[in-house]
Amino acid sequence: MREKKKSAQGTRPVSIRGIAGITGFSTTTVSLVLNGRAGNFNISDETRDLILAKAKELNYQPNLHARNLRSGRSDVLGLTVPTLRNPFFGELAETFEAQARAERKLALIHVTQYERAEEISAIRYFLSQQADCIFVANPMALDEIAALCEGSSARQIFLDAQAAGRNTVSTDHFSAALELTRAIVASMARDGQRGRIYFFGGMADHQVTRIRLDGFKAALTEAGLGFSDAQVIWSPFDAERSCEVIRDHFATKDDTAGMFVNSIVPMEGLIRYFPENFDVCRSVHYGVFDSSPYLRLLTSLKIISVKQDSQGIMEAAFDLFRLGTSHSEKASIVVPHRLIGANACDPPPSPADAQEGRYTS
Amino acid sequence: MREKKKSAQGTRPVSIRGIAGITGFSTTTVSLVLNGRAGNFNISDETRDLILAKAKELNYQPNLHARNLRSGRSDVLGLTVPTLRNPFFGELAETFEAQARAERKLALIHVTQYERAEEISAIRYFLSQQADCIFVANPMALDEIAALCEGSSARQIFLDAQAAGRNTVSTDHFSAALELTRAIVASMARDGQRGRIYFFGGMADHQVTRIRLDGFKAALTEAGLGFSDAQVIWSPFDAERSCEVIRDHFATKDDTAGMFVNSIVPMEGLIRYFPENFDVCRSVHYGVFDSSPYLRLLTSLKIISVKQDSQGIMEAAFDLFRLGTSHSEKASIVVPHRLIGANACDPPPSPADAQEGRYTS
DNA sequence: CTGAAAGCGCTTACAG
DNA sequence: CTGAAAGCGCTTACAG
Repeated sequence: MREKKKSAQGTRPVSIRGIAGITGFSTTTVSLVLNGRAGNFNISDETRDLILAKAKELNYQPNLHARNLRSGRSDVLGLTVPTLRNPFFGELAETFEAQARAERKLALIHVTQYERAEEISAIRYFLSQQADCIFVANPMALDEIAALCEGSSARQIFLDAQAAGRNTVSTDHFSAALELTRAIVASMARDGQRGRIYFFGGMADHQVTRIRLDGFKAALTEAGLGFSDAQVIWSPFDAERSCEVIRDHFATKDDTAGMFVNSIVPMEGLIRYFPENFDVCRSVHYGVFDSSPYLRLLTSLKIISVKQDSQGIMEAAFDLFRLGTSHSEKASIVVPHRLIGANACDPPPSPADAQEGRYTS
Repeated sequence: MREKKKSAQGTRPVSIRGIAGITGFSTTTVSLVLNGRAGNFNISDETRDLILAKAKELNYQPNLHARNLRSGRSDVLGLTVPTLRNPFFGELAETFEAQARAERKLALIHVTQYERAEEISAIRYFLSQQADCIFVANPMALDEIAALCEGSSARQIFLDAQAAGRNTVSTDHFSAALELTRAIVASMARDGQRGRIYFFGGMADHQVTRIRLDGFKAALTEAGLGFSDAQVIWSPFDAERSCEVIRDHFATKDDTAGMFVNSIVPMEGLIRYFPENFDVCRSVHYGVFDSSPYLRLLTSLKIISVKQDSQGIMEAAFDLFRLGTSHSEKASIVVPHRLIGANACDPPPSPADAQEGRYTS
């Protein structure tokens, strides 16, 4: 057995060849052993243990670049999220990470700040990494992404998005928005409240915002309330900006009786605004499309919220991924949401809920 | 110019060799052009444009595994965070991502759930990826990590941690805890309140918890209040568990006048508990080591909180990283925190604050 | 101005 | 039971 000098600080870490040199075996044998495939090749236990011991001693870490280059696979899964400062996406990212780890895959997470350009460049990154599968949460540039992935072997799964002919896993945004708006209307009716219901937050080119807006309109129409474009208060997903936008709104309109708040971000804008105009704000009936534990602390306000099951969505996406390679038709998975009444403790889901009918295809 | 068949769906994506074959140039020329180094090598504009056009047409993406294998570098930066369901770490991760992108590096984020084993395996991953630098936020296994990185060229920067002889970027946990405790004491004094101050949340083997506990003790001693171990209510960082722990606490102790809440997570446990015992809970003076916008909504409670500057911490860490390769002595950067009084709007930092004296070394 | 060739660390038929 | 060798896609001296 030839002994090589131990690599000094800053040198390249020990490789399979290095271990082969030190132990006197071939790189083949070392590779087989290190991949736990010694048994399949009748390599003696003695050889195996010797190699394993040396690898451990030298703190061997396989070079994934080499491995992936050789194998053409990468074990990389990519996720884009618009932001991480938000419980929905935070949970989504955490679940992604946990699921990827369970699959022994490497999780890459990119934050896009709701920017199309960032989203595209994240996808390019993932493709460069030969990602097995790309998960896109709340996509801005859905069709462009699909086009980019053409010709590569990377699969795509869109989360929190609905689009025909694509793999999607999502809350049913239309139904949820419909139910939420109905609940606002009902809440106003109980109070005998009259006035307009506004839709607050989001951009016109934001995929799910459009769907939610459709649900909103449908509920208004159903209730005989009518709808005009003036009821939509656009605002980028940024608490600061949302606060300014809503300040403008209340400065110029005095007919606000209900408000469909399109995500927790504009809600945070509202929360910043509340102290400036509390009496008016507290008279409004809110429906928030998104939820957060702290909403229940707002005991002086009438709030209904939609709780999307971010964990369920990501888990369903991984089911789709695992199923994946075999059949190629596209699936649209809908994950149930929950409506949470303000100031009420939201009941924990029953075990039955969690087991059966978690989602439908 | 020989024409090759276009690769069919599912084939490996086009490579430099592919483009070389199609255009008739050598792989050298193609590589040089694609890396924007054509100018340095007097490659004709005509050649360059032709290659560029073809690459674009074929949607060429460089295979990063091959590039990194060859160059021995990886342009990968790794970050471990204990969780992402928390504004502090969410912001930290977002800033990490943005900074990494600005450096044209690939950001890898691993969530460790406050588990030592997860932390270690994340570090191994990063080493396998030949990461340029490993950022560890709120480390559990600080020394083990340092040992693992021995002999590799990966640098390490610990965030939200304090340890001699290591690169650290952190709030001054001792001082912040001291100030927070003083503020609790002062708040109690203003109310003429008597009784014990408890320290709630965290595990004994959690690095910064120990430091904060030292600050807590120092403030109590300074105020002549004394300290015993019975004043520490340990609890893992989990809202559910924290809620149970605090329920136990209030069931057995009736001398709680103040409470040092060690992170927003136990605070969430408390929030869940409040409705069960509101009268007692509202009499307590809280100091939360961590902050969240919604704390100001708890208008019926006395809360002071410490706002750590997660963005500033990450930016300082990147300053350290950029400085990095040249000099090898370790730096301990302290990033200022702010104390936020409950129910008061925290003032936006003045532009001056943001410019000068952002952190000290 | 451009090309032939070596080699990064790994895996995997293939050959004994 | 084990080894020699090819090749993944890229970059980079080196040679014209």
